[in-house]
Parts: sequence; C-alpha cells; structure tokens
Amino acid sequence: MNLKELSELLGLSQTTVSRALNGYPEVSEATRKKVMLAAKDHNYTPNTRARSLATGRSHAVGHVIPLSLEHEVVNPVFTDFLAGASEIYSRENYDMLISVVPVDQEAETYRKIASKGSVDGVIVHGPAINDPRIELLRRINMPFVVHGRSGGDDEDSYSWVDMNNTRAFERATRFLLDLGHRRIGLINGLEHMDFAAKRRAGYKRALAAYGIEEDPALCRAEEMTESYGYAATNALLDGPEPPTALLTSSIIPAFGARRALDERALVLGKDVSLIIHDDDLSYLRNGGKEPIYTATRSSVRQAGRMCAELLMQKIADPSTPVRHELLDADLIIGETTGPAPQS
Amino acid sequence: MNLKELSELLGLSQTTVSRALNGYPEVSEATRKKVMLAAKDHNYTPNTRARSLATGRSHAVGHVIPLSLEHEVVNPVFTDFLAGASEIYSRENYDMLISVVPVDQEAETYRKIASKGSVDGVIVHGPAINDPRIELLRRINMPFVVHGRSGGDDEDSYSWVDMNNTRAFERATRFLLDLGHRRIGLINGLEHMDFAAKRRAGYKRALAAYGIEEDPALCRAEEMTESYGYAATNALLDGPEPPTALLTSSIIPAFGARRALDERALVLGKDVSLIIHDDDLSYLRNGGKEPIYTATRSSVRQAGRMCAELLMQKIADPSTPVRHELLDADLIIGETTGPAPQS
DNA sequence: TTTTTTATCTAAAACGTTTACGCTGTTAAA
DNA sequence: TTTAACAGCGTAAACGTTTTAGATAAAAAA
Repeated sequence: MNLKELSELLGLSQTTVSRALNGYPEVSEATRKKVMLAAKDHNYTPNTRARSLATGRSHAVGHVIPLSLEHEVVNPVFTDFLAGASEIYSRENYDMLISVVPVDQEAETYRKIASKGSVDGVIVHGPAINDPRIELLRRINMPFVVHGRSGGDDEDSYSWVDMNNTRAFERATRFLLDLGHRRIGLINGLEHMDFAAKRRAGYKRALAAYGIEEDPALCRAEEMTESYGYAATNALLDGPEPPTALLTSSIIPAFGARRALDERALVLGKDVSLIIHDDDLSYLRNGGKEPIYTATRSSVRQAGRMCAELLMQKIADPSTPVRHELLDADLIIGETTGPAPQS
Repeated sequence: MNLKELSELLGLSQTTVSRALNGYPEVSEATRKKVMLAAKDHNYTPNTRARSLATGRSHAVGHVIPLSLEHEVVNPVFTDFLAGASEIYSRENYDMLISVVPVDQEAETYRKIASKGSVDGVIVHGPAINDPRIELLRRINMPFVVHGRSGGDDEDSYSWVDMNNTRAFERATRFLLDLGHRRIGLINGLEHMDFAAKRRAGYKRALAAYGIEEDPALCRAEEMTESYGYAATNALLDGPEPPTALLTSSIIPAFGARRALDERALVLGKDVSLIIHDDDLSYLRNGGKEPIYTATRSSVRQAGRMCAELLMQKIADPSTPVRHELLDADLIIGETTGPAPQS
C-alpha cells in the first residue's frame, strides 16, 4: 500500500493525505481522522526511501564502532550503550545504522557514510586523545555527539557525554590510600584512549596528594580482557614489591585478577584489595542489592541514552548550542576492599 | 556532487555516467575510464536514498536484537556476532541496521521494518521454540536467515546457521561421566529458547546412555549472567546431594560459579569439575594457547559471518534454495575438569 | 547501393514521498 | 457591498537515482 493507492481509496489528493498523516494544520480534523483510520486499517507506512529522498533526511543515525586491530576485540560495553541509545531512537522513530570497522578505516568510513547520505548524524565511540575524527566530522558538517572526550583544548567546541574518569579514579585510589595501602597496581585500558589517560591521571593525583610517586612498574595498559587481567595481576604480584591493592578499568579484567589471586590462595579484600570500574553492564552485574566488587559505577546504558538524546536535538535543530554532560561515578563499597595487610 | 552535475561536467548524459559507474556493457571503455576518474576526483558517491528508491532495494540488512524483558539483559554474544556479520556486509557494501527491542514488540518491529522498506532482509536472533517470527517473515515475503533453529518440523523450510547444541552437550556430559561423575549440575540458559532446550536434551541423552535419570533438582535455566551462575552454583551445592560437576551454558555464569566455589574453598578441577560452552568471544577469551575452562567451543563470530553470507546470497537471488549450516563444537580440555572425587 | 546489425549514447519515465504554490468558497473586516 | 483573510484542499514540481525505449552513426551484410 502506497500513498497514491491510499489517497485514491479515500478520494483525496496525495497532498492532503500526506499532510493529514504528518500533522499539518491545513487539513480539517474530520478528514484527518478518516485518513488516520484508513492508514491503520490498510497498515500503511510511508516508504522510508522515498520520504528520505523528498525530505533530505534519512531518519537514521550512525554508530561506527571501532574494532581494535591487534586483538580483534570489539568492546563489550557497546551492547549496553546501544541498548540505551536504542530506547531513544525507537521513541523518535529513528533507525540505527552500525558499522564495525578496524580503527585504521574509521575516517574513511565516516566520509563514506556522509557522502552516501544514509544518516543524519553519528555518535563517536572510543575517542582517542586528539582524535582526528572530530575535526573530520566538523569539516564535512555532520552532526555528532562524542561518547567520551578527546582531550585537547577544543573540548568546548563539540557536544559530548562523558564520565568523570579522573575524579572517579582519584576517589578510588584515595579510598585505598585511606585504608593504608601504599603500593597500588593500576590495570588500565589502552592509554592512548582518552578515558584511560584520564583514569591514570586521577590515580596519579591521589598518590601525589599522599606524597607518593607513581611507580610505572605498577601500571599496566592494555585491551581490557579477562586474560589481560589475569596476566597483569600475576606480573604485578611477581614483582619485587608486589602491590597490596589493585584498580581495574572494567569488571572483565577483574575476573582475570580474581582467577590469578585464587590460584595463589590470596583472599580478595583481605590479602589483596580490588576496586573496579563498573559500567553497570546488564549481563555482568556487579552483584544484586549488595555489590560484590568495590567499584566506581557509572551506567554506560544511561550514557547511551544521553548521547542519543543530545544527537536527536542537534539533528532537529542544528543551531542547538553544544552541550556537555559529565556524569559522576558512584563509589560503592563491596567485599573486595579492606585495610592493608601489616607486613 | 550529484549525478547531474557530474554528467554536465563531463558533457555526457546522466544515463551514460550511471551506466559507466555501474559496469554496464553499453559504454565504451574509453568513456568509462574518463567517468571513473572524474568520479574519483570529485569524490562522487551515488546518494543511497535515491538509488534505493530507484532500484527498490535498500542495500541494508536488519538485525532485531531481543531485549529480555524481566532483567533487561541484552545478550553479550551479539557484539561478536555483529562483528562477524559486519565483515561480510562491508565487503558487499551493505549497511547494517539494528534495533534493540523488548521481546514482546519483536513481531511488530519486523512488520514495521518491512513496510518501511528500509532493509532487504533480516537475521533472526535468539529463536524460541516454534518462534512465530519465522511464519511472519515468510508471510510478508522478507528474505531471512535464522541464527539457530526454532525446533518444530519445518526446520528444512528456511535457512539457518546453528551449532550442534545437542551433540556438544552430550559429549561434554559423557566426558564428565567417563571421569566418574554421576551427579552433574546443568546451569542452562532459558529453556524456551531452542538452543537451551537442545542442550538440555543432549545432557539428558548422555545421562540416559549411562542409565541415569535426569534429576530436575540439578538443572537450572535462567538468563546467563554472572550472578545467576553464582546463585545457581550455591543452590546446587547446598542441595541434599550436591553435584561433583557442573555444565554452564556460557563463560559468563562460569565466572559466577568460580566465585561461589572460591568462597567455599573448593578447587575447580579437583573438588568440582566444570565444563562451559565457549562462544569464543573476543573480550572473554577462554585462555590463550592453553584453555582455562574445559569447554565446548564454537565461534559465534564465525556464525555471524555465515549468516551474513547466506543472507547476501538469498537477497542477490531470491530463488536460491534454503541452506543449513550445522557447526560442530570442539571439545577442548582445560584445567577445570578432573576425576570425580571419591566420597 | 541498400539493408541490417552493432556500438554508443540520450531523453524521459519511474520510484514514493514532501512541499511550494494556487484555487475555491466562506467568513470577518471595512 | 466590497475587500480581505482564511480554512481546506488540489496541482505539479522536486528529491537523485536507475532504466526503458529510442536515436544516431558507423560497420557489416546483402
């Protein structure tokens, strides 16, 4: 069923029917009702392709999700982020178009997407420090919102939704310091990524406040997998002066850390303390009412919702001023932290 | 830059330029070269919307990924599945359109997608037993491939890519039986899903071969989260006749099982054996060269590739006969299984 | 030489919407 | 009574492609 057929069926012009359906005022309420009813009855939905061509907008947003080259890892937080964003899109009747591409082809992909005209805007995932994609998107004049920030001084010049990574890790580190820990290992994500760099900065700042110099031997930075958590924990514990506490950048390496500790019969929260960052993933909940891991928690799903929200606004009215949403992480106390063991 | 401008610039008609770019034979090699070059120079890409409208095909495929209602969990294997499928799509220059929708709105979503005409085909995720979506898609004549099967007798009538769930779990259970285990717990996924039902069937069949009746008290079936693995393991171990071995349907509940066992100071592979099903997720690798968990392994990413492959064929030529790909899982031996403890 | 075929290109229709503009009749203002 | 405003609807153009049906000229066949 298309517009022409529907309008013939109703004895009206295509114009009137279209206007009735799209809520334009130049049509009487009586006819609008008739049209709406007929549309429902013959379940007519405007053809997206034709509508897009006519309006110049595709009613879709793009997500380019980077595939890390070395290990072919695609970040698992995306499922929850997309679930959050999707809530907003489906409310606004927008489509979500995603491409998973190796990081070295990202710029190319954005360019292509733009010239094909298949989306009205994009979400930038996993910004690196001084990420070139931002400059690119601005140049081709494509509305975008960044999940995270890109460091640099131009953070005011584009819209983003970020978590206060520095503050979260500063608080977590401080919490451990207050418990008497002095050697604290950091099992971080890749530090050319802005979020990881900021977390490290927070860690460093807390140490500095206690007059402690950051020890590079206690800091690791890799793709956040379970096996990385396992290997890094082992490596740190095998060092000359093993840490009494650990910070991991996600719950996933924490599983690896737990495995390593178990093998050594070290008890979490007693022999070694552990604080994780918890993205509140639906399939990896950190406990129920009571958290298991002591954690800095910030919902990535919520971030997804907010990014989508901001982008929708930007698309609806491109003159919308840029907006920044800085989410604060909660510090929640679980069973994996305790006073530093006396040695 | 659009077709009209490009053709005027070249002094040719739009027809000729279009044909040159799309590789039609009615154009001389000389002009084709010229056209190609000019297109590159002014980086012209045909507008997707216009092309779709003209050809009637959208060059996009849809993935409707179900959001479990009760717990709002979106299955984490999707990221890897999508990564696999995406490889194929980008090779064929197809777009991937995804919607995350609560299970009760799935049928509605498919219908909408079809009438909007925004995709040329869909992948069906997470089929339940006798899933109504299959009938629906057939009725509205939308090409589709199912990841998994839907039970029932009509499995021959549509294309699917599945893992041999029954066989995998039969082998795993047999392996435990051969090691002397007689009480084996099954920590399964939701059993109205076909994959989970088939896994249970395999488990049952192996037990039957040893003359053992399945004990419902040893079988759990829920959303496969870490906390579920933890709770289920605790419940089983607290039962009157605790199991000496466990099977989990994914690596994620296995993390929970490990946590529960650690708390009881039970050693994996000695006090309690554990076999998992391993989807070979990039961010949750089951060890490196040496596997950690004994597991039945089948790559969900590979399944993604194959589904996409099949769907592309079906779209290119709708008369393509249905195809079935049944992947066999490897049984890989890790450190979490050993002989049943004497009691 | 005339006819047929072939190679190369073009004009215009089609895809299904939205929307700028125009028309008619009715009501309100002058 | 005349003019203006307005509500309600229709006509036709536009969006940027692909594709059908021809057109022209050159080459081959008769």
